[in-house]
Amino acid sequence: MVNIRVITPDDLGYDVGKLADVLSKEIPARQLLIIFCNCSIEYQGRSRSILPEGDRIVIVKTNHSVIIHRPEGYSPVNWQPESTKISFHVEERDGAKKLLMISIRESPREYLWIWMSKVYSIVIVEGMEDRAHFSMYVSENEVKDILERHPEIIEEGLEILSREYRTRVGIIDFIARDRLGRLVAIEVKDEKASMDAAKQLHRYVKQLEKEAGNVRGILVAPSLTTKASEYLERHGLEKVLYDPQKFMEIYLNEVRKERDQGFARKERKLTEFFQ
Amino acid sequence: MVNIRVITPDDLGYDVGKLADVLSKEIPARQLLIIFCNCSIEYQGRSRSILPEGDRIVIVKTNHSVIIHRPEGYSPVNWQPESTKISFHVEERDGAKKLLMISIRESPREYLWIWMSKVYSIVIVEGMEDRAHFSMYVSENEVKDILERHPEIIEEGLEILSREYRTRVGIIDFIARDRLGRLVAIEVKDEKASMDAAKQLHRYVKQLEKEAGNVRGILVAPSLTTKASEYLERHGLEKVLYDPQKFMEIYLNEVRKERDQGFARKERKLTEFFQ
DNA sequence: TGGTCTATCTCGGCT
DNA sequence: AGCCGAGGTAGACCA
Ligand SMILES: [Mg+2]
Ligand SMILES: [Mg+2]
Repeated sequence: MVNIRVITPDDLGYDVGKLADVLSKEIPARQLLIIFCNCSIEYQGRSRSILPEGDRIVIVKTNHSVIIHRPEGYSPVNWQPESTKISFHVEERDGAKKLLMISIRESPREYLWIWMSKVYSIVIVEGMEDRAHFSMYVSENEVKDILERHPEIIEEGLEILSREYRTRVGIIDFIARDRLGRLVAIEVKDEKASMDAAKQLHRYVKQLEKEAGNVRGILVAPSLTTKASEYLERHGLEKVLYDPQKFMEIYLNEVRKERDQGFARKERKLTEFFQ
Repeated sequence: MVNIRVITPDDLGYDVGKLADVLSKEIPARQLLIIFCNCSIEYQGRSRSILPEGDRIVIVKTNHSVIIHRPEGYSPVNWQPESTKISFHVEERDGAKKLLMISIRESPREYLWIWMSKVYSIVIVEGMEDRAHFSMYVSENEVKDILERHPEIIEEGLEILSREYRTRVGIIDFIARDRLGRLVAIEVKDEKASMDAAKQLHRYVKQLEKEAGNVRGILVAPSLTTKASEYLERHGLEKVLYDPQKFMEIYLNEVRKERDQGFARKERKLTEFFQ
């Protein structure tokens, strides 16, 4: 569960050393860190930049990338895409004790120095969980909605018998029958299909063949890795490629429109191929 | 002064409607907003993306740009560079009341929908101030440090008499004497010089000429706008261009190194040209 | 690791 | 509002 801790400098008696200690402890824990502060910044690496004092927000993400935002603008004013080393120090500068955060990145070797003259607040976010799959243009479910309405995209004369059919070896995206009456297992992906997808399809085909003679297998995806493509060929499996951008248009202009208008999804019954 | 307010849902009795109200109020105030939440996101515009539920951080900056971060990775998963319209709503979705944030951008027309199923915390940052000037490669002060050591970069035989000389019309970056004994006013910029810079230099020259006969004026900058260049020409003023990247190298390899080694800056006395 | 190409690139400058 | 070029582009893909 997400737990958010807010630390203000008066919690620590405005002691810069204590602040550095608290922050240093969070670094190995790989928690997300947000520091609201007044700071000056210097960056040096592929280029160099200098930014005198101002109010900023420093974000340290769990992979130790660093993002510094000024109040205005969309882009961060300074950043570090993935720094291996982050450290906090107390340093005298311009006659005042400052909290110095250093972020060093290898390859290319780049340095980021943040001298904080005032720390307004620190937010530590623990336990964030985000395993969701990000889809561009269309999600796998949306692709399935399209294919259910337009099985001819996969192959002329194809009839969908079942969607998301549960078996002991996993959920088969579609079971269909081709125009020659043969059973077809279909695995759908919303991104480049890897070996995993090809093996998954193979598993489904073998499972169905236990009960229903010869079964075809089709992998539907925007593209395939070379290995996946070779695997399919080797095992007599097939592939159908689609253009995600075109699918997006079909989804927005047709499938979603109809669903929003209360169009009932045609329920298809699974003809019992296996008792 | 920076004031940070932290609101947790139990402050509002977990009332989604109240949350929407509180957030809606902050939008016209153009304050920086950070929402820690579990949400699903859809984006549609130049492209389209779909992201199911997960823990994320939604940042609304003062210019109403929107940045959404997952715990991992450097780049935001979804964003809106500068949205004109941000609104909060309560919407039923998947059988639950959700806080829906919509961000709409014109030109190109783009939409961002954030359905928040849980709001862990909201941080409102008021009164951030950041007027600092961001410099690439070298700051104006660093350029001055270099020129003070190497006046020959501007012109052979030039002798610096004064740095940051205060007058009634402003601070003159350098006053120098050329090899023919003429007085020179020098204005330094760390970025493309505009009309403002050209007029500034002209003002200084006219001011000095009140007391010391004919005075030259030189604008030192990486580049100039066409208008600035024409203005200089029209008023008999001069320009010297420099390569910021080369200046950066000089600064790092020489000027800063010497300063860090406790090299005392040579104090130059201003020969009294004007009583 | 290095080179090349893409991107909801963003951003600034100019027409 | 569109077009063009630069960027600490970052990130993905490929050799
Ligand atoms: Mg699938
Ligand atoms: Mg100046």
